[in-house]
Amino acid sequence: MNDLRPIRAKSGTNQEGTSAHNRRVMIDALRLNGQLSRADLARATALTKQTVSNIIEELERDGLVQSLAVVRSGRGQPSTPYRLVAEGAFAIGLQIDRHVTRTIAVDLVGTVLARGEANLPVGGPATGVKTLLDLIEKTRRDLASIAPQSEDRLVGLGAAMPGPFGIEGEDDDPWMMAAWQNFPLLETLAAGTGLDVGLQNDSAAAATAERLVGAAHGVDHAICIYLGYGLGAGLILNGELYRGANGNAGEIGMILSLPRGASEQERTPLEHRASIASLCKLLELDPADPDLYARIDAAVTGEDVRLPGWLDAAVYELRAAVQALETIFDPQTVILCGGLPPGLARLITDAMQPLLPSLADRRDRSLPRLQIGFTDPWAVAIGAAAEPISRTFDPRFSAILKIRTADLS
Amino acid sequence: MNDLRPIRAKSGTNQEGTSAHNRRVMIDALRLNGQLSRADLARATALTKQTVSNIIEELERDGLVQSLAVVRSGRGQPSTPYRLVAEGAFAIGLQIDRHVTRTIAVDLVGTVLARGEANLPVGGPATGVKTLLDLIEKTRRDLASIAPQSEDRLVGLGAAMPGPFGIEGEDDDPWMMAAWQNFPLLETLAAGTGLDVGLQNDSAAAATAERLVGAAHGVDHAICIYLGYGLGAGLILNGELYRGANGNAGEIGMILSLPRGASEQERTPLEHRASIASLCKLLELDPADPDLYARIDAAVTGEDVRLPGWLDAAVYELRAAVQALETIFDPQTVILCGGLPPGLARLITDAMQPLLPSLADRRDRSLPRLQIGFTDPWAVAIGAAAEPISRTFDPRFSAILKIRTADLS
DNA sequence: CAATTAAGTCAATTGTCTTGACTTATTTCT
DNA sequence: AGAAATAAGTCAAGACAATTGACTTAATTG
Repeated sequence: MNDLRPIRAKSGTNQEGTSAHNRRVMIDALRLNGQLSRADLARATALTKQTVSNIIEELERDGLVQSLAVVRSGRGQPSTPYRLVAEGAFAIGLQIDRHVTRTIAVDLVGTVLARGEANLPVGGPATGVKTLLDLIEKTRRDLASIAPQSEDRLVGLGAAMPGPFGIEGEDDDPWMMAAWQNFPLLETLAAGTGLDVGLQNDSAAAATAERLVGAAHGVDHAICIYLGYGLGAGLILNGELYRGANGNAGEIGMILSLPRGASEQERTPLEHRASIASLCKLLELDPADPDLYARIDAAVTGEDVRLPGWLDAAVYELRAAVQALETIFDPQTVILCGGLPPGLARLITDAMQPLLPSLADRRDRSLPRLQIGFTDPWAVAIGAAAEPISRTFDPRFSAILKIRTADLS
Repeated sequence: MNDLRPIRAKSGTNQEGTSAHNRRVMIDALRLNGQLSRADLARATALTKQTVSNIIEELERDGLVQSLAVVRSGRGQPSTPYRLVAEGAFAIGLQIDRHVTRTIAVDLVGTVLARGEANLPVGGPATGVKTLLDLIEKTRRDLASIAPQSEDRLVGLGAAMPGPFGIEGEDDDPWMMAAWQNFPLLETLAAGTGLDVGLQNDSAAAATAERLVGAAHGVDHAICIYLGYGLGAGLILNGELYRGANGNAGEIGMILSLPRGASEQERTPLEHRASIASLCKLLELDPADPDLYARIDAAVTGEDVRLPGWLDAAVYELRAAVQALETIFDPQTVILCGGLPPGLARLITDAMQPLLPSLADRRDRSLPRLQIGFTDPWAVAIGAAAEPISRTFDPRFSAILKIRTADLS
């Protein structure tokens, strides 16, 4: 019956799902709290002491967790705290940018152990794939020389590149990103490396980095505005990155809006005014310039006369964007991050004050409405590397189910 | 240890969580597909035939599911399809509006079985609570007279009212909603009715209704724009309603924007231009008028000369809102619903065409970018009633956990 | 030094899904 | 018409993971 239209249903679960979830919950709790005893874990997770003991024992056997010195802290038997073992797992991240590709190797706690960088030849995937695979291979070897056990404990490869994906774009993209966006990157990388591969857009990757080791660490509802070559937002909702129906959620740079002061003009994408791309255009900088960030920084510190005009327009958009995102998502905090010099980030957030009024103006706030996150060209690559760690170890609904709803693309 | 700061951790789960999830998955599958055999369910949920048989047997014993006539459809033993039993569960919904309160009783499949309405006395909760409890009581009796088994099978009470909640608002609200918003409504209703109570804002309730029995039925990623007295959005993400950190997600009417044609004015809330409130103001209608909707409808059909001005301003905002929401969420569809006459809804969506370009313009769409949902003053009350059904029977992450992260408020 | 408190273990139990063989009922092929 | 194939569904035993309650260990308190 019902052989015409497919049956729509969610996946069921079983004891394996239960067990997998509980393992993830333990790891998450240790990541968030640094160190906890078995009794602490039992209380925090609502599992029994015995269950926690069994899982911790297993995690210790697997080399993901280790015990620390016994702690005497009051009556009763002293407790043995446990913490994550950094060398328990490793992941590689790959950032594909317009002119350059970067790799990062991280461990279970998010420490960066190796980096790699290479220029991306013009010509898109046809010529670029080899560059990527070579760079990944090199980083893998670098990692193995630092941490010999890493090859056995590599949980995956995370890729990050500018979105949006799956849009039959106009080919007016001057930097061949459209070719990459419609290229079967996941399959190619999986075949070329033998690793499980995930794919995120830049802003999602930045948010993943903030969540693992940055300002969104332990925050369940956060919006990361990523100001890079383009403009995007990484949406952390209920403790998970939200991807949307097609993996394109958060592409806020493509929101159409009117420039400041205009009234009856055509709407244009937000990122025409608020992005490094627009700044480059104004400052007549070549986005392919390897010293781009230094040059932007020079313009900031040297108080380039063209900067205030850009800043005014960008801040105008960003103030509205923060207010709108707060109103739409009711997050605990908004984080501004991106591949821009810290000085510029500070300049922007200062100029954004006072923030527009919103329902985020609550007396019971524990986090600031707007924070600065990673301001580093490597942030996306770090987020790319954090993705496999998150995918493998963070508690999520889909990790419980027998049929996993597609992981990050 | 760690007795200073509380330990942050997610809840673990156990076999009960597994079982509860699988039961929910069965019910969800039957709701979405109408009727399915045990073998169908096993395939769709990835559970074994045996497991499905056990659960179905239990659900049948509980009166939630019933078998239908055997179906011969090819080789092999004929299958016995099952479907939900409408009388398997009931819920009451309560809408608190500015001048009126409404109740709805629904069954497991969302059929409306009883309605109630009462004027809400001025004076806020102090005088209003009795009105609510009396109306709920009356609806409960009406329901019991139609479905005698309903009292034993009442799964909860859903309340809906305009948000936002928990904001120390200026008391300039002319209709006492602020008093309700800061009143301990949940506790009062729970104590007064003995039922499990949930609370949503208007737009969340409308989205819940669309999801159970409306245009968002079976859609995992949908944005419901609710055009009522105010303007809000119900966010259906990953098949669940998203609430934000404080239950105020989706209050898009409070986004600050510039009126059409303005350029250097102060930003004002969107809903000053796109809401029934703004239409009432323009048409000089009393929002408390019980015939409000008829009068608005008259203005639409009678082509009131003041209407085009409002329409132009509202459509200007809504076109931008749809484009922005699509860009932010990457949903499968956007649904316009609200307590407005269908004719007006049609007028608005027609005037919104063509929609602004966005990344929702994909060739592989299966749903229209913009649809009309419920246009009915009762939509919010229906959504309120749908909430306990959804809370009790829909598969969700939190239903698996030992410690439930707070249900709808 | 006894009482209290708390961490953690042990062994048996329970609940839930899985496994593999089996039964039943229908269509298709020879 | 009869055999083979196919599919739905059941039966009974098994596996897995969390729970239970009693117990051990080791500290502080009085």
